Amino acid sequence: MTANGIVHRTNEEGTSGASPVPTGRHDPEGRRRQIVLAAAELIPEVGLAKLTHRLVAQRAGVSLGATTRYFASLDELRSEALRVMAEVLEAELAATRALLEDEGFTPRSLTKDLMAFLHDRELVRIGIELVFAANADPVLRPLANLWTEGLVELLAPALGPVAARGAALVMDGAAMHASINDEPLDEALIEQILGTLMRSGFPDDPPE
Amino acid sequence: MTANGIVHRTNEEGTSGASPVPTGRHDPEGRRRQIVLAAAELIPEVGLAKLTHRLVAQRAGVSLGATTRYFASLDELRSEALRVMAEVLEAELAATRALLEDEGFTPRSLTKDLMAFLHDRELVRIGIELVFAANADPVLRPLANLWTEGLVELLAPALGPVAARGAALVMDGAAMHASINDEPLDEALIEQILGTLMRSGFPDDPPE
DNA sequence: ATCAATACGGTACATTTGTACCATATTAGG
DNA sequence: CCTAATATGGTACAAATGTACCGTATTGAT
Repeated sequence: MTANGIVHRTNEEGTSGASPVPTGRHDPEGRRRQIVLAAAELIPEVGLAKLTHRLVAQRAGVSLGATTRYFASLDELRSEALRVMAEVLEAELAATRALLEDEGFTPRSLTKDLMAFLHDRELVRIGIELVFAANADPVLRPLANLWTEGLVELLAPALGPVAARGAALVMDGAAMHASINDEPLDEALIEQILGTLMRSGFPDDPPE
Repeated sequence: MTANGIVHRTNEEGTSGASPVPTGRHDPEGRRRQIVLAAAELIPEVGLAKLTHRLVAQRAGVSLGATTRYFASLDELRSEALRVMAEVLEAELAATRALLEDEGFTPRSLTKDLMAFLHDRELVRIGIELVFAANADPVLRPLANLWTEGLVELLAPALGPVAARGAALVMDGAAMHASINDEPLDEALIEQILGTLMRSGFPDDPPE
């Protein structure tokens, strides 16, 4: 579910449409964004370690110089790309919220949503690469924490803080597993685990 | 608990004692191992991306040439270092097994052991870096899976497959969290979560 | 239409890094 | 004690990469 993939733009002169700059040339803002999007698309593919100016330039369809003028350093370009990636996860989180509010906070609905997430290689890689980045640079920790903490906040009102954290941890673990295995964990298995956590009545868990 | 830290050797001429080669020179086997250990010590510190021949040579107290002669490529050196790191985790797993068999498979004992793990920055980093490596190179996937799968195998006989997998996922998630936060999650919280999973009687879970 | 301002593309350079090499030091055997 | 074999350490080189620069093309204003 949820059409993702950062952006999916053509390689030639992306900004088409009714923008103030028609041809695509001389559009600093759009060009900068174009480069960031290329980087955000590339990181889940090749990993943070192999992200270079030249690779980004090639993917974005711009010259090497363009990738250096708009960003003080490669670190800055990386950071902005990671921010875009985090936004993708936040959008996914919003979709999850909508689905749960529609279908209810049941093990079935949560599992179904998680499985869709786990089957999307790019989304899983986005989450993992964010954790990598946060390990290499503590400044990026908030970005990496967005997904998990957002999940806890989403689930806590319905499940209570303990079950919410437990479910979030399980989902994180399942994502990590999916990132280093060809197939995600079995759906029925995950549903049983999440079901156990969600149905538990913790002493300090608010009933609703 | 468990004195870890890869090896903790001095920088000057590590191999002391009653080995066949007293001074430390002309000892290819020991020298090779010395280099691998330095790399295994370095990876959790600086991350896989910043591991270079020169950095390893400096830490091991050997020349640059030594790091290239004993390993066909940097990849090979990295792989062997990762294998050592995986062995450290396996040793930790064995310690966990011993503790659980002694104290029983209770939420309390499992949580206590997990908290000790989470408070050990190096151990946590080892686990995370192994996952990084497996993401970059599928050949290394088995190494990264050792910890989680070993945990499942350890817990399954006592808890059944579902609870075992659930607990392992929670522990993985907690490790990921610890790697990008100053403090691990609250101990009481984790114990409640693990307790819920461990006390659940799943329909298909063997009673013992 | 002309021109100043600015974005652009390609090149160049310094640094880092993986890898190969060679002279020297050290060891073991005769 | 002498010598051949081998380990060692420092150097050298090629490729990759981050970054700076410069001439050119494009744009909007006059």
